Amino acid sequence: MSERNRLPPAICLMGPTASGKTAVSLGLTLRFPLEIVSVDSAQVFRDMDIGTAKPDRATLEKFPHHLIDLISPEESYSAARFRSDALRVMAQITARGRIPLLAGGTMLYFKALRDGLSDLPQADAELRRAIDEEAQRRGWPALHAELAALDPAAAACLKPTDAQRIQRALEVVRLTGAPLADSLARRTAAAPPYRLIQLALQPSDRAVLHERIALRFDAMLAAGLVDEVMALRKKYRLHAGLPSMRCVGYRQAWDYLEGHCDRAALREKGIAATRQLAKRQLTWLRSWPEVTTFDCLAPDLAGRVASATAAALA
RNA sequence: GGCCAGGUAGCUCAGUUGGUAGAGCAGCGGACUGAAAAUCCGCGUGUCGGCGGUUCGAUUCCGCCCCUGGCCA
Repeated sequence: MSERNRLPPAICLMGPTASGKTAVSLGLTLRFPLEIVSVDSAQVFRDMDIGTAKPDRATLEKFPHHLIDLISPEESYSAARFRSDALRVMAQITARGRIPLLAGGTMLYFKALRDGLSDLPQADAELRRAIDEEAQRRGWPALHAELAALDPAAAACLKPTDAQRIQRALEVVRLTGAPLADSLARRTAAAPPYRLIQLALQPSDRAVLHERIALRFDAMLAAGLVDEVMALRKKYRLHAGLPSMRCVGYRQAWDYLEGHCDRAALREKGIAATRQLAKRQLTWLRSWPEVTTFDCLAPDLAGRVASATAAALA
């Protein structure tokens, strides 16, 4: 038996939004000794339930989920924090003699868990505010030029329009006083101490997934997505630039509440944004090896995934 | 049945004083290391309703037909 196979198992269930991950996860927990760990950058926010398609109270009571409702919508989370949170929770689950089921659609988080991250300084809110102000005055291309002077190699990899990455690169270079590549070269222990069983749900026909997405967004609107955002604005100190309010659905509901668009546009833009999200998620999955893929449109999806899981755990 | 307004990309439409066409939205491809449901880059996908006529050349002008909407019978 190889080294790898002596490691405790952990299941990754990956898939785009509206592919049926939740239903499959719940089905699996009925047949195997699993605990669900959410891999979702939006479900970490408290009080954001409808638009993030969080399971309802009753379901969460019957099937406890780890790593949801972690932070306030005023705060921000990160891939690095996910990695450390996930590893901690997975260790606890394994210690209880159970198996972690990591389920979700945030592909960067799966990647961070599986491949590790480099040893980079964490986000510095103060410094980011200063950089944002500078960008406001001089424009991002000017900051890109400044980065080119400090760290030509890093700047060469970035478009002058990529605000977020220019900011991050400048942040790292200013904090460490060294080129970004130096920091990227220092990698934390990559492979987690688990035997990862990677399962992916992908649609054989994307048009059908798109149809599902439209139906689900309408259901969210009917369930009170706009009211949820109104309540969030009342309870927290929010603005349109926060990660929570840039989430799909919330961003569009915010614009609607600000009077920037009407109800029909809210629906149309919300559906379009969700489709674009699904597309980006699928792009990641397509490029990953060692993933067992299931057609999420096939009949008896839960049963098929369960059989594959049983075989992998045997 | 008569009159009027239309028929151009998946949708809404622009345009060509005659030289085979372009915007928005939708769609597709790609990049990606502490905001990733984020951020950014790239790509028009078309018998210009049909058949004739005029013309070197018609999506454009003319005739007939078909379809849609409105008004009148």
